[in-house]
Amino acid sequence: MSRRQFRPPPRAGHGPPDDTGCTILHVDMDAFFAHASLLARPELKGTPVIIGGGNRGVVLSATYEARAFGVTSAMPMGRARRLCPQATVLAPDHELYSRISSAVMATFADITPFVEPLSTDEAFLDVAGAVRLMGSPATIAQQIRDRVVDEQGITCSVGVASSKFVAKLASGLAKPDGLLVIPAAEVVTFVQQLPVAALWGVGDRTEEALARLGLKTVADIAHTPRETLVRGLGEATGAHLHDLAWGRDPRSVEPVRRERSIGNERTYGHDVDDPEVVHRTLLGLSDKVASRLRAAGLVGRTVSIKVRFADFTTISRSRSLRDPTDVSREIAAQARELYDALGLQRARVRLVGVRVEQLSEAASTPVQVALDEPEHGWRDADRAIDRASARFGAGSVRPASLLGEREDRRRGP
DNA sequence: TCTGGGGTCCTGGTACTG
DNA sequence: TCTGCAGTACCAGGACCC
Repeated sequence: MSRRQFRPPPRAGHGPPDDTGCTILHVDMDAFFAHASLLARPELKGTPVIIGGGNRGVVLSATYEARAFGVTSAMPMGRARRLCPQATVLAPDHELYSRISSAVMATFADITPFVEPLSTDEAFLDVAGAVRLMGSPATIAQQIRDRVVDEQGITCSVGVASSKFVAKLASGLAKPDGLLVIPAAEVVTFVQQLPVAALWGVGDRTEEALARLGLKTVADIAHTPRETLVRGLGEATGAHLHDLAWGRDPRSVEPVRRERSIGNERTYGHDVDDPEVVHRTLLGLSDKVASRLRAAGLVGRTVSIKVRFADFTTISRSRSLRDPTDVSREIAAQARELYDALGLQRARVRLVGVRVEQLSEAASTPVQVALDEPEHGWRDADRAIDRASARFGAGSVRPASLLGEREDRRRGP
């Protein structure tokens, strides 16, 4: 679900494009969250629908009928409502999205074991091993499109190319409900006629930096000395963009990706200036993060917090522990200490977040019991809570100080 | 116009260590 | 014991992605 869309440049050749060697597919579901929600509300098909909500929320997804009015994902809900007042606004149903996503990924896995999910609604596939059995990459891409729409009732677009970067560009250009092959021989011509913002890794800031260098198209980047780009954008970004501008992207499809951090954050309905409310939020967020760590069989060594103030400035603080942990109480204590160390005097806080980084497998990480921890300590208590939550529902057992939380939320700060 | 929530990666500064 | 240096780790912030 890319936020940036570019119109497809006209192809130079005639007849079906040559897909020889184009074994990388990028599959992207069309307006996934919106179309998935319509499965439960078929009467809204063909009408403008916006998925999102909350008085400070943004648009998660919108049907193409709503997009025709200028509504885009990540747009503030207030603005979206003004642009398209007749749209039906639906709250997101993440459980439904996750169920459909799993089914779609299973369809992909039927075709090739080399599937790299990128998010809920898109994935890279390497179909090199499936070509002899199932036909050319373009044929396989069409089969995938047919199967997804038959089995899930949702359309998708597929980009077919010789690299991940070009396949992703192609799927974006094929939208909605399309298929686009970029032959290997046409990659350089194809990418160089695009604007710089089409490149993966170029957001608003980098686009501005490139504009300051007088670079507007990918061709401009390609014909700029690498050293100039590195000087202007930094080592990694400069070199990366120069490679992409010549269609060079050696990354392979990686079916297994290890998580590097797990975190949760919360934006308040109204800004909060009571440290006790923030403390309770940090406790709740730490609890969630710790339980996600335990569910994934991971422990983390660095705890970081994020605080966003009313004026939208954002700061983060982190601290590395002596030993990795998945214990709610330890994470919460660190989060609280980091927050208190800021020494805020009733500052107006918009958002707080807790994240644990430097993750490792719990099974292969020796657990150091704290000196003040009894033999059956907080670790055991956490596991008992996990079991209760699995049986009675998430949040059925919570720290006592969070028992008033729901009431707080209803009342506001 | 007024900005969510989940992440990854990069950069630059500083502290630590041998 | 002190100093300078290089490599590494840590920390904070920012940009970007979906």
